[in-house]
Amino acid sequence: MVNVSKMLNERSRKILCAVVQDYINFPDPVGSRTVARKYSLGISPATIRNIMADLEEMGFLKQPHSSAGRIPTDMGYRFYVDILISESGYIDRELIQDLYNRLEDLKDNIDMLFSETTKTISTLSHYLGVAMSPKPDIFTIKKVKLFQYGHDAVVITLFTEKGLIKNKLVSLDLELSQKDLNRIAGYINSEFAGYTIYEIRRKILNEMAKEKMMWDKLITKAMKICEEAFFSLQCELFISGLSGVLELPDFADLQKIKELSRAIEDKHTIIKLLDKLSELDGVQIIIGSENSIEEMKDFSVIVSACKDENRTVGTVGIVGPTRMNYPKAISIVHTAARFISEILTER
Amino acid sequence: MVNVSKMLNERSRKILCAVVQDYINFPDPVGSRTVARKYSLGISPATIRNIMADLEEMGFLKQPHSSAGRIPTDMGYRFYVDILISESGYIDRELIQDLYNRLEDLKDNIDMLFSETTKTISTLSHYLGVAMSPKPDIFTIKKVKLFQYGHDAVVITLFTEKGLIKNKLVSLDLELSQKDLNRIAGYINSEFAGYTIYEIRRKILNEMAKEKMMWDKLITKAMKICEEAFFSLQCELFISGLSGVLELPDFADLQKIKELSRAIEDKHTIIKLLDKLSELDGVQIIIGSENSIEEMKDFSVIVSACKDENRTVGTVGIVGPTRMNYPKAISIVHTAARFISEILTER
DNA sequence: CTTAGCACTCTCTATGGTCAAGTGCTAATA
DNA sequence: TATTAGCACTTGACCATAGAGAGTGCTAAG
Repeated sequence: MVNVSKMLNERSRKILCAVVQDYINFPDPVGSRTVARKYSLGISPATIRNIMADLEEMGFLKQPHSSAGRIPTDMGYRFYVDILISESGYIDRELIQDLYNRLEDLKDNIDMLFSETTKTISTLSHYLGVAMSPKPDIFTIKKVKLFQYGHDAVVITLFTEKGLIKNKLVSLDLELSQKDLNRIAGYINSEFAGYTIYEIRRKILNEMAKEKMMWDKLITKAMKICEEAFFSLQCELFISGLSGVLELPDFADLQKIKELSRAIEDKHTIIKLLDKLSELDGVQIIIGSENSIEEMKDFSVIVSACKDENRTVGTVGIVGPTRMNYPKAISIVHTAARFISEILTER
Repeated sequence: MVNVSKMLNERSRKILCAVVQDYINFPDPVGSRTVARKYSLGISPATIRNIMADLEEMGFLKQPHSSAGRIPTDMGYRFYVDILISESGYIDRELIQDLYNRLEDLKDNIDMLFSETTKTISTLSHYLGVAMSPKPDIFTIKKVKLFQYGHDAVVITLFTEKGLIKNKLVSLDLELSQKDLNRIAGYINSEFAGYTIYEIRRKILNEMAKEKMMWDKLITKAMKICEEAFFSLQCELFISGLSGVLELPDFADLQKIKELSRAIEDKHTIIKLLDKLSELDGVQIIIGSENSIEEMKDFSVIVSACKDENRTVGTVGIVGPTRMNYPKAISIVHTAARFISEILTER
């Protein structure tokens, strides 16, 4: 983050923020007269015009056409947001409380924690709510159980520390008695309990490479079963609130809507984006063209990972137009992430 | 279905179908001249005009404005579709083959059968693909397993005949040893194996009412566990292809898009709709205002249940504008439903 | 009953004029 | 020197008008 005070003096900064704020509240280009009238800065429209021209030259503002007011560029929003979070007095306590009350109800229903949080976020913000359940990779295995299924398949049931349970049907090319299966399960439990799935997969690969020849058949089978079962575990992505977003004036034209719907339909790309952002701490903000995803260059994304100690146990966020109520969106994402972190840490 | 030949003579019918077909191909009102030129019926535009006026009076056609060509009403589409399916020579073998090839790849991955089918349907039809997994209710229980989880919770694992496996964590207000759990599981298996979850729930409720007092504690617990586990099983709804649909000229105006997005966001309503339609055999077609859901009165829905004998094992469908390529859409839905039926019957 | 001919209706597009908002520039001012 | 008032200028939004094009309904003739 650049030291902004070096770039702009106090007055310019105030005017820039006034323009951004006004534009966020009312989706029309902001003129010098409006700034002078609404934001008592004690200077005339003419002076403001001069400064706004400077701000435009520096790339913070732009004009839709030569006789309109100014609107912020992505860089202008960025400046505004950086100031915002450095001030940190922007949090709306009432909003947070409201959000917390709504989320409170989800505590018992961990299955639907992410899907319902997504809905809550979207209704409260009027933007798109997104959430991603954690990759099961990061969970610690408590134990596994194995059962015969039919004559050539095995069901592996994974119990994790955090109360997540997963089944996986694995087809084998040979028959194993339930007794064999119990022995295999015993072996897996003794070796792997207490490790995360991610660690286990590493271990398996290592072992396989190291002492390939020395295993007995049973262990080979155990490894195969684990590898198949663990490999297929996926995270889930939830997106909610499209119809609400379409009511915003920012989506009055068809092109924007198409872009957005293309963007959210390509879930794989979004998962990758959220994944990358989840590695960082705190609320991440990506404004318009800062986004590397082509379809999202007209939108802003606010994301926060949910952390249990330093493991990511989920991701929540908001997607909306660049003309977004950033203070509100940031507060919501921050709060929801903290809430989910708490829920998933308690147990 | 009314006997259409009573209502319209051969020539009127041909003209009506010509208008519908032409409008489906090119989204502009169809004039008498166009019909005369493209569809060699051997009559002049003037005659066609007269007949079209009659068809309008009968409610099959309408004019966007008094000097435009005609477009079909929902009733017009209905007439066309009824004729279509009575002729049944409308099926595009090549399309079906293509679809079958694409679906073929999904055979191994039953987890993603419905989600992937939805995508395939939408890319092929250019409309919205929808699919609903069966309510787990209808599956036959093979066996259940119970495990302690922590000190006051139980994991129940359901194995069904069709290879569906479900876990459910049930919190209890008392502690049970694994030995107790095994006894309970044994009881459940002996009583319920071979029944569908739906039947079991009925049985439980009956039993509870009948001989409330006579049970020992263990059985009461068994009932409680089953009831909790079985109650929460839900079907899943998949929808795909929104961004593709937005490219259609029918969605050039914002209002339609909003309606559609509201409609598909209210998953509960759609599930109810599909559920109702799944009771019927064969491909169901709902055209515009025939739909009881307010938000969907501007769209058409083509749905078919996937059946295994007479149980519904899933539902697939297409949602699109009333100006839909019905032959194509019907063929796709019909084929996809048959495919899924086959997959889920085999095992 | 069918058809040719024609007047009529309606949308669509282009055109031009006015209005309001807001700018940039210049000259006056503190 | 920095600020401000004043003013000419630009531009999009809005509206009315006019002409072209498409298609109709009606009438009269075949």
